[in-house]
Amino acid sequence: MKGSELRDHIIVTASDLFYRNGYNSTGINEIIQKSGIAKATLYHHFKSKEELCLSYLKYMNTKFIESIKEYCYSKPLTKNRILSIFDYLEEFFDDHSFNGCWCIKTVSELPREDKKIRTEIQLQKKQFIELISELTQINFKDKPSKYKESKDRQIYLLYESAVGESHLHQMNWPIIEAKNICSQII
Amino acid sequence: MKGSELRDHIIVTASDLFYRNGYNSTGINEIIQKSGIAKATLYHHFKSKEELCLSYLKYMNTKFIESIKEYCYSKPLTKNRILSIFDYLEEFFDDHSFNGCWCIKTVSELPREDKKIRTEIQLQKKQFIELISELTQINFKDKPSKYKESKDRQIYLLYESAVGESHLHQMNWPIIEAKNICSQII
DNA sequence: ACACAAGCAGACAGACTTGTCTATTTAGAT
DNA sequence: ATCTAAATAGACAAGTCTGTCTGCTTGTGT
Repeated sequence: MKGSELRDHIIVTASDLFYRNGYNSTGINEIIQKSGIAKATLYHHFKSKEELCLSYLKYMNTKFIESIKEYCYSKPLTKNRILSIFDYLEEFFDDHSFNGCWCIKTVSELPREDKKIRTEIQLQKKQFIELISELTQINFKDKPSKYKESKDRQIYLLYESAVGESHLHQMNWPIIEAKNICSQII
Repeated sequence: MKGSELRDHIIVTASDLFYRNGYNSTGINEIIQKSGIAKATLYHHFKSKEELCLSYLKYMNTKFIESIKEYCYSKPLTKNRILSIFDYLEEFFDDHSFNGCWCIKTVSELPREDKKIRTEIQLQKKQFIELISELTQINFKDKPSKYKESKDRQIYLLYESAVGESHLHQMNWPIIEAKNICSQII
């Protein structure tokens, strides 16, 4: 395996463990064992566990944004296209790997002072709101841009609660209800 | 201090630390130091840290339910009374002690196997939905009970996202937008 | 062919963690 | 006044964790 491939391999392995079992509960030793690499190799590629955490968050976000974009853009360009984000979520929920929002999970585990992680997460959320904004490009056309901005944020809130609450209750009604609300406000 | 008073004192101190700094980041030694008690005393009242965690969650929930009930029931019994839950949240958000949802935070830190904690948290959320249901008793009166149940859940989702996202972004727009949606759907 | 970078295994330091235990003192009830 | 239950301080066990370091092996580019 080439250097950069190995680095990616470590990120994928670590991400799986972090997302499944939590950041603090996943030790460096577990990561190197599952990756099949030496400890020195890990610290050759990442200067600390925190740096690996940042890579984990970025990896999850990239994968998510690409995949939800592909899903939603395949739907017809109507005012209802935005609703497909909830259909996407339902598929993700049914997937065995679903374990809630990695951002919320990670932020909950880290001390408030950790600015690097918090900044990355806020960035990811902004990026997601941006995606929603693209998906609603034909909604709210005759309204002022302030209005659209507000609506996009509302849809964002609905999606976020659908993720968190479906995970918490281990049921899909939050996704269905959030979609219901969304269809009412668009 | 009497036995039960001391027990409560420990819970209050531990709750403050758990909520502020996180469950895993708060050590037993820190709790006993801040409480001004001996370690053996703590383990006399709680058989493990997990039991203390359960007491923490129950304490937070009791305080919350009592306080939001008092706030909302003081508002006039109109269809808009339910909106006061967001006003309550705004006041809580402005408070320096606000640190998001203790349930979500705690669940994020614990392994998925921990059924005791998860059960308690799901119970608390059901209790909160019940409170919402009481506050909307005059809304949706002429609709089937299934409809009201659905609406109550939707309002619950809005509140939850308002808590989580205002905390994440360190801004109050999620509370305002959630309230906006709520006033649209009631 | 040789050098250098990157991989390997794993010991180790040092600092944490929860929970137990001993030994002593305090305080309230009979 | 005496007895019991509950408080105290803090050492300790047994384990966790991250990150460093040594010594050795492998593979690639020139």
